[in-house]
Amino acid sequence: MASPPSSSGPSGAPPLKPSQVLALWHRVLVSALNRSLPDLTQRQFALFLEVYLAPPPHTVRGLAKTLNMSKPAVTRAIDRLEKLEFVRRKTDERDKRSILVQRSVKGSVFLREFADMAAEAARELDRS
Amino acid sequence: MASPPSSSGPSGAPPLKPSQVLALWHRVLVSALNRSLPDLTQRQFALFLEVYLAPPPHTVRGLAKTLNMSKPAVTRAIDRLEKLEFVRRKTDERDKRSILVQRSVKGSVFLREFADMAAEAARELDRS
DNA sequence: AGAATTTGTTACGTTACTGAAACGATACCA
DNA sequence: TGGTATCGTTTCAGTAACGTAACAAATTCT
Repeated sequence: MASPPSSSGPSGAPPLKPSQVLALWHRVLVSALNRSLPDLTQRQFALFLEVYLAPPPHTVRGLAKTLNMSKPAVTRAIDRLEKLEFVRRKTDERDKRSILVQRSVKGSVFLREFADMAAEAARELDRS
Repeated sequence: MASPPSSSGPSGAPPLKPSQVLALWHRVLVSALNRSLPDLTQRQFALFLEVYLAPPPHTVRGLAKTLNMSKPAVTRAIDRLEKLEFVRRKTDERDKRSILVQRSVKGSVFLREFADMAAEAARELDRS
């Protein structure tokens, strides 16, 4: 039998070619700039996504290690995201030295917004 | 006839679901941080991709409009990319007020590097 | 109990990005 | 040929990011 477009894994999505990922990245970045979303730095955005897409708990130290950032950098990124109300700080009751970075309503809205925009960009890409 | 995994456009890639694009974005950002590539700002990277993926010519004014940036911001982004030797400035001989932002060897290498990394992230994503 | 470790934050100095406005240089127009 | 428009850059002042080092607070070890 003829093989489908490409071997497709459990996600149902076939591997994207490098050039396709590039085009997608390009479209999303430009689209984000034009919508003038709150412009987060790469690190801030990576941290944001880590909090929302990776399983909790998320501590400063853990985030610093995962994202290869210094602890102060993580603290300040959280400061910024907290000002935007995209995440919340909660002290860990079982070890009051640690804080748990948690999701928030506003952050979820922003995430959805970005996801839809990115998916739309991917769709346009598919059409071209 | 039965449809393939999803309707697939000319690119051969089916539309990605929002959650898939998010996961991809997440992986690529984290991966980029850990490889400590030259960390460009979102705007710098968007400009870089615009130069490499959109058809020339690329002028400061044109980039500013497309990317919704101020002209000084574009100038400085080009400064940074030029220092990295990722792009070159060339004055337009037909209108010496304009400069043409052009691709370079080092930039192409960096682009390829990023593309491969992103594609690899997409592949891992597919496997999970 | 006291010492040592670990947590996140703050202080410090440096670097880099930002937009508005002013600028020289080139092109166009009357 | 002078006036005007447009190009990219620079200047300016303000803001934000960075890493190192020092820090208080909480926990653990002895």
